[in-house]
Amino acid sequence: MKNCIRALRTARGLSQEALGEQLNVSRQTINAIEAGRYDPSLPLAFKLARFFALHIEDVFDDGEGAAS
Amino acid sequence: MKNCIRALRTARGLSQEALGEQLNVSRQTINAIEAGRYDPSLPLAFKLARFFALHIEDVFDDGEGAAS
DNA sequence: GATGAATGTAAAGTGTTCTTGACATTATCC
DNA sequence: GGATAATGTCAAGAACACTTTACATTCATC
Repeated sequence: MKNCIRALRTARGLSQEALGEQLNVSRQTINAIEAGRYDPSLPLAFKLARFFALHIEDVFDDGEGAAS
Repeated sequence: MKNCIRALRTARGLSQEALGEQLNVSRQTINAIEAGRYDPSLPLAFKLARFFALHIEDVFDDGEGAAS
């Protein structure tokens, strides 16, 4: 599952650690999700999308078309 | 995390088993998600929302406000 | 009352998500 | 060169998502 979290985060001048603190997850979790090592849980996907004021489908893309 | 999968499914006259087959998951998985026993993975949440032609935020509600 | 379809739930097993702690690299600043 | 900040990654373990198998209940129909 692709995502654009790194772009959204850096556009706001946040470090991985700072974003993790905002969402109550570790910086390693942010790093792993940005690197695509695994997908976040649904609750964390909600937190991420809400933090960036976007729909989940606008932040993540499972590559099955009709994303939004 | 709340969801309205049962309402969406029954409105289409589908059994839990039939929905599971459509999405390639077991009927127990559909049952557990409808019952709120656990949240689906993000990929399964995408499949469910896409099947019902809705945004993930319209199918699931993590109760933190500003759902859509 | 027997049959079949739909549902609820439990147990055991597998793979995934997330944690903490640790170590390495790179870049900047003094 | 030494200190600090940001990032990449690994390992071990806890917690969660999902599977198969199995058994029970409910309801409709015969």
